[in-house]
Formats: sequence, C-alpha cells, structure tokens
Amino acid sequence: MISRERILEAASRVYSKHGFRGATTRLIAQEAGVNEVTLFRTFGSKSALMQAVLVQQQDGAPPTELTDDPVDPECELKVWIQTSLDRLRDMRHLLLHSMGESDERPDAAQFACQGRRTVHDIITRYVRALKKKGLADVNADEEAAAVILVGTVMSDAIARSFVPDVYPPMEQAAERYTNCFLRMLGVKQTTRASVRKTRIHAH
Amino acid sequence: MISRERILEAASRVYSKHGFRGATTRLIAQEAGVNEVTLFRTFGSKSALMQAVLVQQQDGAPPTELTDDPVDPECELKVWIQTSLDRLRDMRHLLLHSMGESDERPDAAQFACQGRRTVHDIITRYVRALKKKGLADVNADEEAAAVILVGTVMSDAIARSFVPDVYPPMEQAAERYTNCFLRMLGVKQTTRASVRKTRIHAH
DNA sequence: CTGGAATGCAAGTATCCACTTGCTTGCTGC
DNA sequence: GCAGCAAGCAAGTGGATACTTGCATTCCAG
Repeated sequence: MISRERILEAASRVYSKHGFRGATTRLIAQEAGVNEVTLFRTFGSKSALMQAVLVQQQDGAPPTELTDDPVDPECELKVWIQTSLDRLRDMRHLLLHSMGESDERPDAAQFACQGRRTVHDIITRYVRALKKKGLADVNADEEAAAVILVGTVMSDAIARSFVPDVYPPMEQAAERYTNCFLRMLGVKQTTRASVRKTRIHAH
Repeated sequence: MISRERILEAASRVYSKHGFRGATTRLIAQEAGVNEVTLFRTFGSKSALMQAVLVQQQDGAPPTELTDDPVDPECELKVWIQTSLDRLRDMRHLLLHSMGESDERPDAAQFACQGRRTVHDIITRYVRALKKKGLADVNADEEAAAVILVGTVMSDAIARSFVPDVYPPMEQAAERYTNCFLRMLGVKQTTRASVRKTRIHAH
C-alpha cells in the first residue's frame, strides 16, 4: 500500500505545476514511479485522486493559532506572520490552481476557502483581545484589519515569486508587516527604532 | 473584420472561465458565433489568440493614477481604492488563470506582473508626497505600506467571491481600507467618526 | 508451498483536441 | 456585373487523454 502515498505525493506536485487538466494520469504515474493502471486501481478515477490530494493537503497543514492572552504583540504577530508566510508560500501553486478552477470543480473551491475563514477569525479574535487588554485602540477596525493582514500575507506568499523586487526582503517582511499592522491598530511599540535601523541598513 | 473582435471578446470570456487548456477553440468559436476555421484563419493558432487576448486586456485597462500633489488623502485614496477594486474584480479570473499558468506560458506571467509593479510605484510615490507635505509620519514605511495596500486590494478583488462574509460589505470596503491605511501612515483624519457610524449602522 | 492480493505490462477504445484542406457562399469596390 | 476577399461548411488527420481488459509477475501469510 506504499503506492497510494507515492501517487498522492506525485499528484500534488504535478497538479501544483500544471493544474487539473494539465496533470495527466500518465505524468502523475511516471512521477510516482508507478504504473498508470495502479493509479486507476487505487483511486478509481482522476477526479477522485485529485480530491484525495486536496483533502490530504487540508489536513496536513492547518492554520497557525494565536494566543488568547497577548502579552508581546510585536513578537507574537511577527512569529505568526512568518509562519503563515512559509505555510502559504508552500501551497501557493495549489491555491492558485484550485481558485482558478473553482467554477468547474466545487471541491477545489472549498479547499481554497476553508482555511481563509479560520485565519480571519484567528486575527479578529486576537485584535479583540488586544483591545480588551488596553493594548490596542478601542476604535480600531478589527474586521478590516484582519482582512488587510491576511490579504498582505496571501499577496506576499503568492505574488512575491512573480515580482520579487516589489516586496521587502524575505527576512524583513514579517517584521515590517507587523510594525505597520500594529501602528494601524494604535498599538504602542517599544522597539520601533531597531526596525528602521534594519531597514535603512539593508539599502 | 468584425469577427476578429468578436473572437477576442469570446476568447477572453472562455479563457477566464476555463483557463488555457480548458478554453478549446471549438468553445471560443461557438461563443463568438463564428466558425472555428475563421478563428485559425484570423489568429493562426490558439496560443497566438490567447496572447492577443492578454495584450488587449493590458492595454484596455491601465492602472489608475494618483495625484502628485495630495490635498485630501482620505478622499483621494478612497476613490483610488474603489476604482482599483472594480478594475481588478473584473479581471480576477483572468489574473488567477494567468498566474497559475505562468510556469508553462511566460507571456501569461508577464501579464500577471506588469501592472503590479506600476501600482506599487503609484502608491509609494503618493505616500512620499504625503510625507513631503507633512501629512504623513516621516517614519512610515512606505514600501511596506504599498505592499500592504496593494495586497489588500488584490485579495479583496480575488477572494471576496469565495468567502464574501469575511470581507466588509462592498460599499464600505474602500472607505474602511482607506482609514486603516491612513492610520498606518500616521495621517490625521478629519471625519473618523462618520466611518464608525457607518460601520456600526450596518450591523 | 500455495492461494490470494498487489502490481506491472501491452494493447486497445472512445473521445477530444488543435489544426488543415477543399469547396462553396455572400458581400463589396470598381 | 464581376473580381476578390472574408467567411462558412464538411470532412479529415494525427496526437493526446481517461480509462479498460487480460494476463504475467511478485510477494507475503497461513
């Protein structure tokens, strides 16, 4: 039964590269080092295989959580952003294709959406906790802020490879996004100076 | 020569829906109300047709500019964001597919990138102008800010249709993004109260 | 050592696709 | 009214694709 996993992994790679239509069963079998017939015997059909790929991807990489009791927003957010950037960067091709094909394959659409909602809730909850503890401005728009943060992370993860020169260097991205975000929320930062130093130093 | 435009338009629609591989010449011709042979006589090949589609789309909808001499950031940005949201929303399927297929079709990748750089420059230039006029905090990180704003707009335009409940209502989006963005830049706003009223009123 | 399950291999089927050919039709400018 | 050109139509070609079938091989458990 080792074939099953080999095929799944290969299918994920090939689908990421070529999309549903471009991911031919021949290619997947070849990439998996397995006979094409085995693929059909194991999964029944190409669609079923692809569905299995998405399910596996969903379960394998769940969104990162954020603490319910924030104490160091700068640090907590920076770590969260960095982790989310890495996670999304790994699945960007899968995401792009499943979003593009969502009209034709509803399961792909569901895959694209599901995580998005969860992440949004994680951020809004965190910002509300910040407000409650008096760390953020009570007038801050946490819903819009969450949309902005998630949008920023998604855009970086997906579009950086197309236009790398537009984005901050990868080592700085999380920190600079964090600073902008905290500023947006009216969170007082302790070490703003160090950031500017980092930034200027890099040029 | 009216066929040419009919085909181009149909190809754009079909490509948006089904991607390159899914956009069969048969489907396009049918959608254009034209014989399939006419398509090949006019454009030579499917690839050439698709290239023409992208070129047309690029030239037809250039990014919106922002004034060099800002006087009312709140208003200017809100209009810009709204316009950009509308523009990107119209081409979101095209964008998704060409980004997904960028590995296999370099011209598609170029289409996906080109506008992105321009928009980034427009925003950074505008923020620098704000700083120069003393309207924004001189310590603001205009590069990161531009990335954040563009990411937000792209994410809204593309992902809203998948998870509409996550995003602010369309009538409020531009205004709320504007407020968050200005706050991030340390721009003093005059009518913050009205926004909160709008927001609360909607719930 | 034997029966059954997993896998490989060769070949085939029906469908779809991009693209071509040869011929006809209809419109337009001269 | 006629030459020429754009477009339609019918048919076909070669290749790729998803999926099937029949049979041989390996390998492990009882």
